[in-house]
Amino acid sequence: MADVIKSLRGIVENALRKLADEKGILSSDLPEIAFEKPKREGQGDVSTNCAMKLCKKFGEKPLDLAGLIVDRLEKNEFVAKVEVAAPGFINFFLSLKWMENVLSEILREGKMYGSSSLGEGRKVQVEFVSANPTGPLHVGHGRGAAVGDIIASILSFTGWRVEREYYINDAGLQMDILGRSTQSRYFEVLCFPEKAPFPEDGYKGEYIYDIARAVRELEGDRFLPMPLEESHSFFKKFAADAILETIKKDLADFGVKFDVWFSEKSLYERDLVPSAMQTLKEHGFAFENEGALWFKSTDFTDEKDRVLIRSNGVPTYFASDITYHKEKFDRGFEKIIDIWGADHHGYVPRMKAGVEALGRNAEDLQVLLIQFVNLLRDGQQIAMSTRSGQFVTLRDVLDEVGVDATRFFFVMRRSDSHLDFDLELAKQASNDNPVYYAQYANARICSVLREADARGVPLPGAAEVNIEALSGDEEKRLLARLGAFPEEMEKASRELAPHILVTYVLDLAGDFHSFYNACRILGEEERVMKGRLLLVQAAGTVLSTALELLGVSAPERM
RNA sequence: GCGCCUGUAGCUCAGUCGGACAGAGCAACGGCCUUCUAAGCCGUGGGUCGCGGGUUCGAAUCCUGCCGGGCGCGCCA
Repeated sequence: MADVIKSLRGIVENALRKLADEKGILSSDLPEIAFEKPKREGQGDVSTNCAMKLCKKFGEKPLDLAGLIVDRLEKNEFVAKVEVAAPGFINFFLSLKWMENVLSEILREGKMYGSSSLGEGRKVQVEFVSANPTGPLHVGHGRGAAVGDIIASILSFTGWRVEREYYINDAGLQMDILGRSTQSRYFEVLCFPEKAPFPEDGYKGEYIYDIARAVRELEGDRFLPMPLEESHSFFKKFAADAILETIKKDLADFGVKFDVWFSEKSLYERDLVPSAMQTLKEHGFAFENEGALWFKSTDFTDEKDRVLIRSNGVPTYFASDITYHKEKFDRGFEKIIDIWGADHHGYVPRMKAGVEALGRNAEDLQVLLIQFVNLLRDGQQIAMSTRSGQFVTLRDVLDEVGVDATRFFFVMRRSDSHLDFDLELAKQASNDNPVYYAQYANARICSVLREADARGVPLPGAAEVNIEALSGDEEKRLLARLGAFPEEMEKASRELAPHILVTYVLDLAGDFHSFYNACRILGEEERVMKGRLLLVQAAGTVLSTALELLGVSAPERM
């Protein structure tokens, strides 16, 4: 489709130039012609509104100008028919030749069909989940995991060199609290709760008891006589390691694999914070005041300057983050994508300011905010509260619903809008469930091909494409949908919007189901059967590619 | 108070760098299985695009003022 638009743009521009010459209008400052896909049937496959946009310049009514343009269009092998429609659209109907090209391209390229070089091989990092190792991942993290993983896949498919990274917040106060919480539960398990009172803001979840019992298993009661301060660092590390292991396991089972697990602590071990702060000072964005180091965020959009290094010498989280992002850019990423929970949105301008202060463009960092997941069961909201330790974990959802439906549901909606996730609906193996709708299309495709094989019908090759045999409405619609795959992928890539891919998959599955019901394949006259078998193969190729990008399985039987 | 996200059919949502009579799924109703998987298909009904102004040949889309929902505004992370 991209090629078609390019060639359409060429002939429309030529027509406009010709017309401009005739009218003595300067043709050099003509804007780029926009093409779009009409929403309705009967309005062609591609249309342009340029006649309406340019009517003033040419001193014509939109409809008349459209007519004048059409009169001057050169012939093009991809265009079967051109129509002018009120109030001034020019509609192009694509030719069978174009459809034939789509079909043979898919059969030729296979799994690579739809991929592109949009990213031009540039290095991009997607950092996501990055939950503190202070507790198991909950549903919200799950949505971030699915979105991040799928965005990374889409970017990679569209020509970026992608790395997936998890930032482990293993430094700072929260880890101390985790250590003390675990310590306290350990003493409680050994029946001396009074010796290590539970911290006021401690982690109350049941999993802390599990970790405490694990310590007892491995280390016995050797910490009982030790002063709390002495054993604290052991508990801190033990708990963090244990939790990180479960996080890794949860993500692996969710089909998410990170290239790099980056420890915040390592920033300090490598002593990177001072040099990052030095860079800020050199660029004139950091200054000392009242014993603290401040970031001059008022030079950007912030209403207030922010502290980087506290007067007690301890860096803030912001200083860590600036250092971390500097380290990312130092690793050679041209673009960095951070995926955060929407509750961090207030932090975005500050982080971008930090990136600019480091000497990069604000656009080099793109922050994607993920809105909350509203977990339901049969339409009833499930109460979640992190504070009380009562929350639904990603593990719970995976165990109940399975990987496919969970991933699919998490990216079904735009990331920046709230998501209703109904556990019962996601579990249902019924027509209410969009996951199965898509997978079922794939199972049907496989079934046809299996049956063809069983009947001894040889699968035709790409060279046997005969588009004349595929002239039904359902066949054409399916072909047009397959042809749209590359541009949809580019759109999803540019907008970092996995839901565009989901929508595409559902549309494709729908077009296939319609085709399947309208058109018999096996047993038809050979010419038709061959054509349809090729179409089925092509649909299978694109559908399974798309499902693979989503990380959703494409079962051969259901 | 300031800021970000959001408000579209009974429900869940697409569509939002302006374009054609506002689209889908679910729910409701009516059809389609002796033939490749009915977890499917075909059809019918259903809308003041939160409300009011403005810009435009044209507004769900842009501007502005209200109203509702969510979230954020620390020398916390």
